[in-house]
Amino acid sequence: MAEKLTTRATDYSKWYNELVINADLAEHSAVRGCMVIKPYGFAIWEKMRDALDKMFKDTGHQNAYFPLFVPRSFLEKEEGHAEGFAKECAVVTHYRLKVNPDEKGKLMVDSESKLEEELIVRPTSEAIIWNTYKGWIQSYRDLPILINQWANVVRWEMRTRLFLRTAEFLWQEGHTAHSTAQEAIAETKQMLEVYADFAERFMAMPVIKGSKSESERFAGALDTMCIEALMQDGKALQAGTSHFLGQNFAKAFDVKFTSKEGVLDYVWATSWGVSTRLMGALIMTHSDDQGLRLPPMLAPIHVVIVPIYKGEEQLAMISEKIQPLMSELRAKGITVKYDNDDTKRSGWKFAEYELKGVPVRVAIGPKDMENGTIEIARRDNGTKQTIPMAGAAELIQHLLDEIQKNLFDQALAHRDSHITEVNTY
RNA sequence: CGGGGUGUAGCGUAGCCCGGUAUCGCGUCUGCUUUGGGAGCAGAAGGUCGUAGGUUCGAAUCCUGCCACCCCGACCA
Repeated sequence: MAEKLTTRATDYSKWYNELVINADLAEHSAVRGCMVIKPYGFAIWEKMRDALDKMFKDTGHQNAYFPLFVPRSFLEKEEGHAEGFAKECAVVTHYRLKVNPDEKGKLMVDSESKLEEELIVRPTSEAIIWNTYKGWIQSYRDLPILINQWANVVRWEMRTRLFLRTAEFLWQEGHTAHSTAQEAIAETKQMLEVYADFAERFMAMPVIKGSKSESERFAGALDTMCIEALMQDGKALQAGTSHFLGQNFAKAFDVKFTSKEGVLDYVWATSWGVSTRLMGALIMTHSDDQGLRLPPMLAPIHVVIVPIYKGEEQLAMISEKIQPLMSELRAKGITVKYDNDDTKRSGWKFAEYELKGVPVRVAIGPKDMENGTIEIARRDNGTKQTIPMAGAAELIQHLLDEIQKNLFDQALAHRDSHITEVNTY
């Protein structure tokens, strides 16, 4: 635990891997290419998810859930889509196991249970969703349909990295249906704006919005728009995509509607998504050689309070003295952790919470008890100051806002100083 | 999926070339002393050497298959 991280300058990839593991965000599982997201990492993802979910609902979307399995024939229907995903699909061919008669205690696939048609574990849900929409849409009065789903998907990647590319990942996928191309295009752009807004306001991560070239476009889309952010190693990372699907899926699944004018036409579609890759983007945008630096808007713990004491009696006094401040902070919606774990020393805790990116640390010891003060340390710039306990809650609240802004400003300055114009690609 | 590398206690490692069941550090446990930046001393526990075969009197060590992870490349959110 006491070891230092590999520095970014030494080996950026190694630094990233060690950081994800040491900060307790995730670990490799026993299953190839699949990770375990640990409680601290999942808490950050939950904050992202909750913020995005609210933004989707504020723009008129509803959540729903579609099956994990997609019949092969559905996936085949949109040609470009089928070809694009074919080589990274997990396929279910049987529905039953049986005890191996030749080897006691072992299981084997029951060859009697072969499926008539293979089921594909969804790499994305356009196929199953558009097959469903066919039954929901007859008239322009049924449109638009604005649906989002939070789900896991599987893309059988050969080379994986925690959060950035795993065989199974968590994401959200929006799937909307519209009566006009203009409306669908407007939806595509709107959701790209939502992603950009989320990245900048919550993740403190400046992004560039753009359109993908034909070769990088989503399989089955007419236009793929994306947000990309610049990581500290100078590489851009795609952080979210929003697709204008035209009438490709409506035609493939025969989804037509009667317009106000009585004309029968195919429905216009969009889809858009962000995944747990955002975790990777968050880590690589802000963190330093000491560990994570989390923007307060997404930090599971805003403020950690570390008591410095000798003996149980002194700890009890500090614990009592700190209560009003904790209550005040919590009343302001600030998440506070009071770490009175007696088995760890204060110095160890300081290093640990820096590794985990907690934005503000408060330390209180005997000297503070005498003076009515506390020590406040900022994770973003490492500065420390001793301030009176009275009024500390307001100061911390402002400090959190300042840290959020500072992280964004630093990331923006880094990005802007690394932009180069290119005309060939 | 192509090329390269690694797998030994919870973690990081020595030993492997030249076969004789295993080294060190961190962590863990117990006790005492400590506590304003990853504590000190003393003692203790913990290992089917990734996995399955093969060679051998004997395999962490040699051979083969498989699995996992890391790095580089192609592909992708």
